[in-house]
Amino acid sequence: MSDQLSPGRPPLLFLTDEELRKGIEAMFFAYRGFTADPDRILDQHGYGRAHHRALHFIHRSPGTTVNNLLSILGVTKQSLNRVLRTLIDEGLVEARVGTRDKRERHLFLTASGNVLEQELAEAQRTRMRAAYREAGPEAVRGFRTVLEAMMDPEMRHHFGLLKDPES
Amino acid sequence: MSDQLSPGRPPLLFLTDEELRKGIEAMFFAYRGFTADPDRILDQHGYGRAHHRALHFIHRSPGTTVNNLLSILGVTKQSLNRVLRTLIDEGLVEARVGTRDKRERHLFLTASGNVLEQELAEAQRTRMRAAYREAGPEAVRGFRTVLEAMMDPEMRHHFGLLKDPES
DNA sequence: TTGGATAGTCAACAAGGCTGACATAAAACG
DNA sequence: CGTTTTATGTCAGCCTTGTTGACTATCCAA
Repeated sequence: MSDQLSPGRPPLLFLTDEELRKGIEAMFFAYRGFTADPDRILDQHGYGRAHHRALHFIHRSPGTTVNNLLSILGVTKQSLNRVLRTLIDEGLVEARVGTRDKRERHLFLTASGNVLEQELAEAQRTRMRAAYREAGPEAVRGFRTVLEAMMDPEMRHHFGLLKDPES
Repeated sequence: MSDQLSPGRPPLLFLTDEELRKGIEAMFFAYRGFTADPDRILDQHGYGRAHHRALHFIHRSPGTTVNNLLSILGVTKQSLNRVLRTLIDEGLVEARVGTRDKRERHLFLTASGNVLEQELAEAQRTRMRAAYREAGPEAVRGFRTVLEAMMDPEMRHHFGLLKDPES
């Protein structure tokens, strides 16, 4: 469909449809590995991936608002609310009414929320660490570079640059 | 939890928890981008990601059996069957009863199945191509190296080495 | 030839997406 | 001050795609 061989210029063999197909499948299989370990832990606790995502980003940005989380996760408020509700009801997350703007809820992990988040994060880090170590620092730089180029621009904005808690 | 600074040896700064966290979030955001374009197309046709995966791997290995597809996709046969059923009923996939073993169904894309598969694949390749081009060949090598190291060993086996059709 | 393994199908349930409608409270604005 | 907008929550209902369990058809080996 779109292989290109530009005469005179470098052949760009890494852009052939076949190479792209391998990249696509690599993403698919790797993502499965990436989520496999947390999935097992979540299952034991009766949670799902959606809970993991919420715990992760609340841990990363304590005090973040529901709206902020929504735009990071890219789901509807109804969908997030269901997950957040169980996490709050079961005491893993605390939602404090904003002091400046009382419409907002600022989200924090409780002690037990932190325990689970750490368990999940450490499982995921362990796999990532093994992969990084095996691949080496140069490959890791390339990995990050390609991933960032693959994000939607809006997500690239969220990446590494999150809104902070209540001032 | 596990940052390491080994005195005398290189500092391994790419293995700090903070670097690992960035890698984890990069995977999350990039995977969203990776699936965004096909998702839009699938939506127009009334299909989901599961249909895309089936079309992709049947395209890649024409004549593959349901069982083979099962082990690649890592879902239950009941889950795959539902998706396969709609694709067969709507004429995108053909299932031929095996000649040697009549229990087996060998799967092929029909003409219209091929059309949709190509549309999906081209959309995904376009994003991947842009990311590859932006990142450059060396980064792409690193990307692939880390992804392969992140897969479960069994998936690494499926990757680049698929079973063939009915001999 | 029969019993166990293998391939696939059907039914029913659960998680977690989605839309739409609606409620409330607070902020912002004219 | 009154109106509008914003932030959040909730109810109801739908869809996709995962799951388990039960079942049928076929093959193969004892």
